Amino acid sequence: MAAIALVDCNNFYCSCEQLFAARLHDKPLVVLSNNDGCVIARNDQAKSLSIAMGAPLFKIWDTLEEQQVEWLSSNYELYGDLSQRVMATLADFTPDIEYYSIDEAFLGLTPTRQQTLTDLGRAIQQRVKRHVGIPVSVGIAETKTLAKIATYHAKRSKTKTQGVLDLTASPYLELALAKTPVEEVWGVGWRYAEMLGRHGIQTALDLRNAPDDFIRQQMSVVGLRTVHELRGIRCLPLELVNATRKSITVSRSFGSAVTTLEDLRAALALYVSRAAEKLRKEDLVAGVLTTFIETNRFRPTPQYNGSLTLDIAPFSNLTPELQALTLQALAAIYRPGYQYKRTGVLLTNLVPAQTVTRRLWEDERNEQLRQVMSAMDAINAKFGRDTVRWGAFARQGLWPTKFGRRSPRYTTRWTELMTVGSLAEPR
DNA sequence: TCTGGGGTCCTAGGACCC
DNA sequence: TCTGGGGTCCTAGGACCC
Repeated sequence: MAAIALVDCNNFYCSCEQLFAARLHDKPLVVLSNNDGCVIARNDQAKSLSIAMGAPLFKIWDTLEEQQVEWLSSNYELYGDLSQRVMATLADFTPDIEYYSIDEAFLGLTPTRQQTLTDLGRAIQQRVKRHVGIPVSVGIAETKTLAKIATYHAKRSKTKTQGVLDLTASPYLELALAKTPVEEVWGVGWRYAEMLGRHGIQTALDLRNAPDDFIRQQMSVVGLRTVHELRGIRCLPLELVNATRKSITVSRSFGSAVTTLEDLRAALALYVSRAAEKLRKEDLVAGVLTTFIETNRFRPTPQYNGSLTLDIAPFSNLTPELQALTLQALAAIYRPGYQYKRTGVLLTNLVPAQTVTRRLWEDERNEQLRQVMSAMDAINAKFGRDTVRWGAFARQGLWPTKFGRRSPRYTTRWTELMTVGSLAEPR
């Protein structure tokens, strides 16, 4: 049976930024969420300054100043493009690959007479570094959950492991488990960690040795799978094919609070268009649409969360139809007098477009709409997002997402290519 | 002033059916 | 009258992930 390797890009967003900006090398760096709200990525230097993941920017200003920490807004276009390059490089090693997240993939690896698993891990690491420029860590084990733990230690003991750790048939497996706090185990979040702690379960080793019925009762079958995986019993197979997804969400927080129905309409019209684009891109239609509006839960102002779920009949991926529906929902849930912070749409009951029964009436109009949609998608693909849009809504609302310091999209926009002559960074 | 966005899975409980 | 057992489907909420 092949071993499972987890390849994990080190501090991915920060590494992407540092790849293109010489001035960021050897400096503490953080990347921020939308609206520059909070920290979503840190490099090693920033981590050693105890800047927490998720820390809101306004609370860490002093540290950033004093320690001369560089900070950047997020640049998802850049990260997405580099991620694809990393994944393409990994796919050269084996067809048994699961694209788990933007910066992680699971691989099925089989050692050969010439190459041990550790050798393979190093080869992967070196090729990704050479071809793409991103540093990765590789953890190898019998199960996904153990591979996660191997990667955790590969990253933390860099001098010993050089970023590659094979725990299959390893005398160090128990030690590794004993040195893994239980909250670091994949599938154990802070709530379970707290509960387990109360029962004296502090490490991955403790969890591995916990009785099945206790785990089943406290953590459901999901937790039991985790425990079995820690014992080396494979419960979570590699998911090689990209399963069709089950939902699509598009939501944003506003840069500043919004109160009027008009602004919410404009925002939702845009978000639902984005969601419909995603549907069409994946050749899906949706059967259910949820629309929601929220106030800011961190503020002492009056709170209101409104949401309404409506059936889409017949199933659709056409922007005009979904837009009409979400605006109808909004009208029903909108309450004046609140400071809204966030709004969005959620599409569920997704099925392949072909499986839906053809519409018996309105067929001509629908065919026309479909053609308009694909023309819009083609134009937007060529000339940039929102070149053409559906509906008469303000192009920019009063609620632009803030990107105070977004780096250039070096690899996906011709106008933002790095200039070699001067090494100037476009601003 | 200032706290992201996008996902998955499981369970309990209610509605409804025979 | 007012009661059992068994089943399905749906939804809300909780837990987790990156």
